[in-house]
Amino acid sequence: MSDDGWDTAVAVLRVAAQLVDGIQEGLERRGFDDIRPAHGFAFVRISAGDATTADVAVHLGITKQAAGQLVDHLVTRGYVERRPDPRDARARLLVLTARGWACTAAAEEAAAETAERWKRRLGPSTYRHLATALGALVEPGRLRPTW
Amino acid sequence: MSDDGWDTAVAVLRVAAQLVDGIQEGLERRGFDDIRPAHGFAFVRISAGDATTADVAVHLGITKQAAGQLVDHLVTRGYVERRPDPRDARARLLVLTARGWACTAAAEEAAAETAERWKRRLGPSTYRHLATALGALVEPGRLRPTW
DNA sequence: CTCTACTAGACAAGCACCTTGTCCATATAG
DNA sequence: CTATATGGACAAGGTGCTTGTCTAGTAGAG
Repeated sequence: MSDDGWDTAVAVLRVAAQLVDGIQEGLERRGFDDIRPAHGFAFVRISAGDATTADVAVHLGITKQAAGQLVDHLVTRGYVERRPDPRDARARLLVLTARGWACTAAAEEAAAETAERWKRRLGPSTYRHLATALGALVEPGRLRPTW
Repeated sequence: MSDDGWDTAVAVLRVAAQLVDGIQEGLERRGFDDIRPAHGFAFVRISAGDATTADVAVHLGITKQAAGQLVDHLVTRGYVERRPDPRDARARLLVLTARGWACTAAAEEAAAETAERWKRRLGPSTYRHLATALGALVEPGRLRPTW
């Protein structure tokens, strides 16, 4: 195994693809067929609380106009509500609706299913090492690459 | 550390984002500023030999029309040449030009740089475990998720 | 309080990339 | 020879992002 990094790089991409596709498939299976991965990343920020559209834009690494459209979509489909921000009359606070929380939970379940597959394949010990190593590599940065 | 899989899932995505952005940045630094990740995935298939546009389409999980446009782009920019297929008068064999090979090499270098960062951060032993575990998870499937 | 600089977010136009639908030339099975 | 399948081109359309511009509201300096 002459690892110059390329094999590992390809493996990272394939594993990430497995995860994204797994979550997507799991969401569809649970009835959420109008949600894309980018929406999920937006949920992460919105569920953290105190989120404006501009915050979502930064979190996703896109322009605030694009984030506005994305949030529009989520509002239209009933996942998110816009509320006035008591501390800033320009801003609108974004909060998840019940459907939004249900979708978040479904995404976490689907992610857990994929992780469970990995654990079964690797064994608990190796899986834990993998999880730890990956955790150590996480840096503040984009969650979503420019694909 | 109560890992229900979600933290690990997020870590996988962040690490993959690091890699994709790292390759992209490394390519730009080396003068290849008209190449997107999808082009790199096409290079993988084309450099494997005996590639038609339809093969590239399957490999990327897109329609052959889209693959045709993508290949057009690469031909226009001088990365790829179309040659007649001696075994099929309809098909055109795709081959990398010198510039195409140079770009492939640059991408591998950039990926290796990112992997090197990981190795420095984790230490050689943990890194090797990570690489092995990831390698064990690779399945035949999409290299590129529906993002 | 006022002036200035900044920020949230909406509106508009445009571009990149992908899709579906259609067509032709060639290949291949019967 | 006929019927079906495939490689690839052409055309039209859609989605998601971009840049550019605007208004309304915030916030710091004086």
